[in-house]
Amino acid sequence: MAGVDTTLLKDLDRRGLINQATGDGELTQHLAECRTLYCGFDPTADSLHIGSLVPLLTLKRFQAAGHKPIALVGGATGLIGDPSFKAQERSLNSPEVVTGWVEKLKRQVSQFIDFDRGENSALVVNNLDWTKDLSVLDFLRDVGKHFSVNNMVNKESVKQRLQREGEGISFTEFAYILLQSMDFSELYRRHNCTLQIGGSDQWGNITGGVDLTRRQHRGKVYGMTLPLVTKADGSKFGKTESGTIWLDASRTSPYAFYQFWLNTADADVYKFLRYFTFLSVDEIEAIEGVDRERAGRPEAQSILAREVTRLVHGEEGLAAAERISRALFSGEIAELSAGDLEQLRLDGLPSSSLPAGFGGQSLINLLVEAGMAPSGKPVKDALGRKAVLVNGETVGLESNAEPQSVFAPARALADRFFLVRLGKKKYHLFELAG
RNA sequence: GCAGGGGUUCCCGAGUGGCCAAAGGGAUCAGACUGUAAAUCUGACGCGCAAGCUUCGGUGGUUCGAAUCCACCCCCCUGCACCA
Repeated sequence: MAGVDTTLLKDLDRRGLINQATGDGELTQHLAECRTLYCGFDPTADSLHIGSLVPLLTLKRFQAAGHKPIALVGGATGLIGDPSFKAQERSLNSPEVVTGWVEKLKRQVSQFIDFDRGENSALVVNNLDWTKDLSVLDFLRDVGKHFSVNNMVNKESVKQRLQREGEGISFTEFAYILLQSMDFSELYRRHNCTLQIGGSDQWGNITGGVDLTRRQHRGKVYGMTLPLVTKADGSKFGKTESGTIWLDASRTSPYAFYQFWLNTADADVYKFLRYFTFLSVDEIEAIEGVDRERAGRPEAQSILAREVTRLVHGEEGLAAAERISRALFSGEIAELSAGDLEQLRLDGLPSSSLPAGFGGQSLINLLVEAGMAPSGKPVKDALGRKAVLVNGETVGLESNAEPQSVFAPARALADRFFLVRLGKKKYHLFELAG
């Protein structure tokens, strides 16, 4: 077997990836040999978003260091809803829907870990397997008995819900921690899994599992949490104007994904390189040093975008994202060939065809319908400020009523394409029908 | 069930009869400046190109006029009671 890399924890620490850990430093020693660890992902949608990337990549880091990772998809916990640090009770999703999401997440999660690695091959499990046939009475007697409500009430993760005026918590969500704790205990029993990792909001759930495993099996297991990803300006990580950044290419195109990382603030980018890439800390520090010497634009963002896009969408996804970015932001729009434009569309640049009778609609309307803006107001504003470009030429508010002349075949690229830019970064490719 | 508090535009949160499409802050979008940054400044921010139209938990009412008053209903929170 391959040896275990004993410097793993040290590296994680240098990356700032260790938020909290149980066991007073015993973990280093524990990880001196090949161990099994797990991290859970609850199906709250049909795809994970980049918030899950840190734990996912950390599983990968453990595997690379010689440990055996288990990705748990929460078919059971997803039916309940984790209350941890949530301000409001969540509405329940139907079992059919959750089942569908579980399947998708299993596949998605599998991209990141290696299933053919001998002793430390990865595993994907579903906690519904050991909960679906469990009777309430068995659950209450075997699991519930080990939990003190007094203790649970004091958890920071539910305090808000317990104390805050205007919100409450149902028994269902309150009991969530029992299910997750059971997972750890069960994985210990089945696979000798001795470490659980998760986001910092999972600390309460993880220690719950550590305690339960000890009480049920007298097993000594460990927990570790990863930091919550924060941005220096205080805004929420992982959101843009167009919403969440998903890992699924059909929800967030590789191009949009790449652009997201490219737009990382200077104040965050080196931290993100540590969190989200497999570049060594030394390499990252070197990049930081070079950027500091340089006047103007740093290199770090493009390295980050390239590395993370490759991890999530592969070489092809990265190539597509870079191709589009280069074409759009180089300013050489007029030089794009029909083939280039066709490629951009295949690469995931938002596009649509102009309906036959588009002349009857206002330009504002056409752009809104294409999804470039949620309503006409911002488009009108942009038109008024000369912030709308069609094939590189400014279009003003006076053209609003004459979409035919704006989208006249004579002005099309390659006879049928119109590349519309709204503001600095939003692009849409229109194609004349027929 | 009883008592008290509350449900306002994406979020927080003002507004208790006309001056309200509704203060203020946040988020977001656009412009200037830049590096497809940050900070700052400017504009927008229910829908509509516009005239205008539709909103303040729901339904009905009072009124020339209601987010604001009344009635009933729904939902949330807190306490008490019931279950014991």
